[in-house]
Amino acid sequence: MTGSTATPRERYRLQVRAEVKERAWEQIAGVGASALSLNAIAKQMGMSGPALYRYFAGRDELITELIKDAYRSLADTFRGAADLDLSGLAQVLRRWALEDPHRYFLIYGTPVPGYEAPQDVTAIASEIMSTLLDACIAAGPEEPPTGEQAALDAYLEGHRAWAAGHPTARPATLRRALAFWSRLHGLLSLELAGHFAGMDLDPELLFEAEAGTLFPR
Amino acid sequence: MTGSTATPRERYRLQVRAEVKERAWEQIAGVGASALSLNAIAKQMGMSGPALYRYFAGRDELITELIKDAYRSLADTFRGAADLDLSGLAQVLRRWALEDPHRYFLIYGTPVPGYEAPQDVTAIASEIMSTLLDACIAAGPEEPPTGEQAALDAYLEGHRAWAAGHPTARPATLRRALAFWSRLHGLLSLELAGHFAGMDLDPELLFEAEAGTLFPR
DNA sequence: TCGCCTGGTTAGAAGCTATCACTTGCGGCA
DNA sequence: TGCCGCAAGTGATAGCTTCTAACCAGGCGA
Repeated sequence: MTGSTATPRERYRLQVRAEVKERAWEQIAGVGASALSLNAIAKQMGMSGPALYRYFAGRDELITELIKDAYRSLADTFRGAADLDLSGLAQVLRRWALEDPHRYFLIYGTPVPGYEAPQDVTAIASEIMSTLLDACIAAGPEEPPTGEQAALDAYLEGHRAWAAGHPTARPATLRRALAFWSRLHGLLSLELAGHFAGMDLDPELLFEAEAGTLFPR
Repeated sequence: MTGSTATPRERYRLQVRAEVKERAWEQIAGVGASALSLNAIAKQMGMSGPALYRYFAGRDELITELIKDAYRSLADTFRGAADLDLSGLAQVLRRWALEDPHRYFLIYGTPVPGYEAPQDVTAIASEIMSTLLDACIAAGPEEPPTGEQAALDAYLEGHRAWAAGHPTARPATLRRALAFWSRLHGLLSLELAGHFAGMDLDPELLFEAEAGTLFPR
């Protein structure tokens, strides 16, 4: 099954890297990404501090890797739900977010100071957007644009590089994808950060209602 | 003008606390809140490390204070724009966010691990929501709810404790306020985190178009 | 079999938060 | 006015962090 064209050394190396990331995810789930400690991971794996620097250049590279994995996970989850409609995709998105809030915030939360998204990540991000666009195209006719929406549609006609994989999509479809993305992100972000907690509001109902505005029923 | 019922000692104390927070904001603007350093602030103020512990119990208390100030700033900004309509309020919100993105993320970004919002903060948050509700009431008639929105309205009829200051507001008005909040937060959060950066999209146009869906023109 | 290279170790530098013990000097009171 | 107490600032220290440097052992290929 495994290609195993690699030397035993390389296979071991990959395995250790994977275990480090696994422990990192556990720790992130517990204390959050900002308090992630290489030392603690090393100790947990039964080796001492600086050994990890054989596998990761430093904390930043590890976090960058985790961010990439998080994007990869979301992209795969979306791909796996590509046969669902927009409503289903929305539910899949929310479930994925609730499954591990810290993972969500790693992508969509406060940007980390020095971090700059590498090429890999932007590629995966556009893959996610591509899946979303597929669903938006399949979702049927959009309602006629009103006011500023028409202006935005005209603008999107000329700024659609981010949807390069869907050259025939109507501007209203692009607009719907952007609305899906930004509106649901707004709700999820508020929910996961606990801003609905003290308000006695059911986030799921808000989410359902908001998702309902995005596609014809 | 100043009450100055306080002793000189207390006035000095307050002044130092204020300067510490000022330096903290400068540092946050530079390196972000997670990398904020008490030591660096102390050195910048010409005194040495542990002196700051006379004024703040620790890093957490300082950050809590900064979060409260950020909320206070947003609430005041909103109060000062209470005579504007929803469209104006949206623009004020965006300007406030762009003015200091780190301040925005301190409120709406990734929650800090151990932090639990004190009573003060929830009070200020509901003051912000109150101003928003005023504007929503003044914004005129809502469009008829569709599908899940009607269900949400029915739910909101029974869960309106968060809008206790506006007992006569229609559920559709509450729903509009929630949409204003969550949708604009979604866009702002994505913009400030740089997710539109590589997409060649003008965040302002997206924001205008999204705001335009929130109130009759 | 020999040698290199990988992966582990300990030691240490620089930085952080936070506590403790100590001194100094301002402020309020007699 | 003079004196005393308490607040404020100091250095030392513990314990944590990331990360570098130097060193050692063992497996893998020539």
